[in-house]
Amino acid sequence: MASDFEAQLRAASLRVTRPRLAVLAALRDHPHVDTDTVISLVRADLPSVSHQAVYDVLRALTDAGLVRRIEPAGATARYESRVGDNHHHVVCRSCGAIADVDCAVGHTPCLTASDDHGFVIDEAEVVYWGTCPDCASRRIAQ
Amino acid sequence: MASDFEAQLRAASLRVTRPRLAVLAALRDHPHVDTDTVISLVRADLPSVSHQAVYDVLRALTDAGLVRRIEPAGATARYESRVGDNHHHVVCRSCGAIADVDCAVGHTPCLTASDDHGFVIDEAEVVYWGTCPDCASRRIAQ
DNA sequence: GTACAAAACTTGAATGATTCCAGTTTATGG
DNA sequence: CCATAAACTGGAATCATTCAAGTTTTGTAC
Repeated sequence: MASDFEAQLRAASLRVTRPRLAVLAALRDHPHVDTDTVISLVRADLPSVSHQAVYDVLRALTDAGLVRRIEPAGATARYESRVGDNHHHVVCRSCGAIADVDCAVGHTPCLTASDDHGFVIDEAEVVYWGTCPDCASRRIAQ
Repeated sequence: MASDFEAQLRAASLRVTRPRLAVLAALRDHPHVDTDTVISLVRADLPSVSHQAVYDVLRALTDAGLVRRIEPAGATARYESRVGDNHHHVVCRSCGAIADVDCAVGHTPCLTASDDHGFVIDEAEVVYWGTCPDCASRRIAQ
């Protein structure tokens, strides 16, 4: 487990530090968390980690491709450790909950735009907006 | 022109004010602009408009469905007056330029997620990420 | 094993888009 | 034309994120 994270970091030629291992563990256990939650989770193990360290770690891991940053409109940045499989997200408009959605049409299908305006496209990001089961039933019950 | 905007506002039961007409005109002439640019454009006509007025107007127009707010990850909010046709956007990673992309597969096609996790989905937003022609050629020329 | 240089981390201040608030002006229905 | 609710002004506050300077730690080379 922990050594797995160590291997991941070394493979990306990143130094192995306790804050980085703690962030990776936090993201494994809690998908789609925002920076503030990551800070809290990390501090459960390492109480004296600075917020700046977490910001630095998240940036380093994102740049290295070990985690993915997602940023639904109107929300703060969130992170997940599921990477490299071009999956998408459903976001609840009322509570902000996020769930993963596999690409329906196959592998990187959406990469085909009807008219790319000369842009060289390297990624298609899909966000499905709606209401999560919890919020939907809460609305009916009221 | 101007009276067209007036009709739009009245149809949405919004009061017709100069700041609102100016914002609508700015968005007609400049698609995909951020709030700060809207403020500058509006002040070209009405020098004494407060930034808060523009924020309020953009919110009112967005809520009324007269303009659409887009917020690519890592960028500030942008607005466009092309609404109601479920189109998408290509965003340049290096300069932030945005272009419109019609939905390739027909009308609201993307609304079908492979597994919706019980969410009631009402919109699928697609962002194509890449490099715009200008930035691409600049990179080659260097 | 020790030492060194680069990379990470700590602390604390700064930034910038956006929102909040109290008071004033303006648009619209009667 | 009047009254009232909606809009707007000016200015302060918020909050995620970044910047900056100094200290600690990691990995490596001797």
